[in-house]
Amino acid sequence: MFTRSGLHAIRAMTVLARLEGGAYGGTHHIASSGSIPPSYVSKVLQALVRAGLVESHKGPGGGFRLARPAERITLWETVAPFDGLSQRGGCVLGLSECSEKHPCALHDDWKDIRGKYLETMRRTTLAELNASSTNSPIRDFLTMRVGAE
Amino acid sequence: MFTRSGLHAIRAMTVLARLEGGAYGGTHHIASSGSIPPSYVSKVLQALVRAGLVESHKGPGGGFRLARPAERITLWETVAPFDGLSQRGGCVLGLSECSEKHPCALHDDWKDIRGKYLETMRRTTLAELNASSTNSPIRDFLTMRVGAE
DNA sequence: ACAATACAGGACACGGCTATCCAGTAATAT
DNA sequence: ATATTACTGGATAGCCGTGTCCTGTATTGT
Repeated sequence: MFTRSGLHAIRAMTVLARLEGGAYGGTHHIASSGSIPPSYVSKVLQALVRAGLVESHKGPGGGFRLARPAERITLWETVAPFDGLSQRGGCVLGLSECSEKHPCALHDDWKDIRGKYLETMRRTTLAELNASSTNSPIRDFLTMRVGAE
Repeated sequence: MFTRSGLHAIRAMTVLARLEGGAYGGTHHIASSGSIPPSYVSKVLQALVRAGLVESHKGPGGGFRLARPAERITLWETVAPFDGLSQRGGCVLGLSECSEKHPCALHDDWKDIRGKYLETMRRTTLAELNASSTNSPIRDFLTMRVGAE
């Protein structure tokens, strides 16, 4: 459902969410803690900076940190810069003419499915992702390669 | 949500579903009636043949026809050969360790969303897609280019 | 047999996502 | 000032999905 970059972004953001006191995390730390390809992590973070979710700082002691508290950053915002395709609305069947008054055969079913998806994405915050207990899979997720899926 | 090939497959199958008396439809007819790139339609149909949903016949008067009545072919089966990625199960976050006993933070929400999606895909048949009234968008869908989306 | 029809399938081009690598630039500490 | 640290951004390569084109092969009708 998510692109690889989207998953990388979630991992990177949860890593940053665990930093305390406005400290910056460098690309090396984010890559290893989040199991993101080291030479790709900067691309992901640059996109998150452009999206206004992350602040960057150059020089020694610099790196990246969340632009807002983890409680106020949603999953939706995190994957938005990467999942442009799957996130845009419109008819499931690609019908430009499909609307409430002119519904396609799947319109109502899809409206329901998409609504639930959006609701979950917009409700879940980075803080909630990190709140899982130490032994839960979400903890493993943070230190797992994406490849397996 | 669907890949382009998946949409092409739905279009092609609804065209075939409108043929009567076990007649074969050729690639030219399917391409123009379904607004599928003429030189790509054979690829889509070959995949549907391999999936056992469509029968092919060579020579004059040959072409393609549904292997089963349209009432017994689901949307799920139709897009399955093309949407391998989005259709596979597993954790949304790519967690191999995620399970009922070890749920990730999104496990229950995702189970709900995916369940609704699967239910719709497995319930809706080609016959239902074609059953829409003449003026409904689903009619336009059959003669519309995919590009716009 | 022969010619025409029409699917089967391989070769190839193109674009986007993923990923790698390297030069440039800003900030820190000495 | 200078060297070091570390983000910024461009160039590049591989893969996959999409799409085009061409040859081969099976079927039909004469």
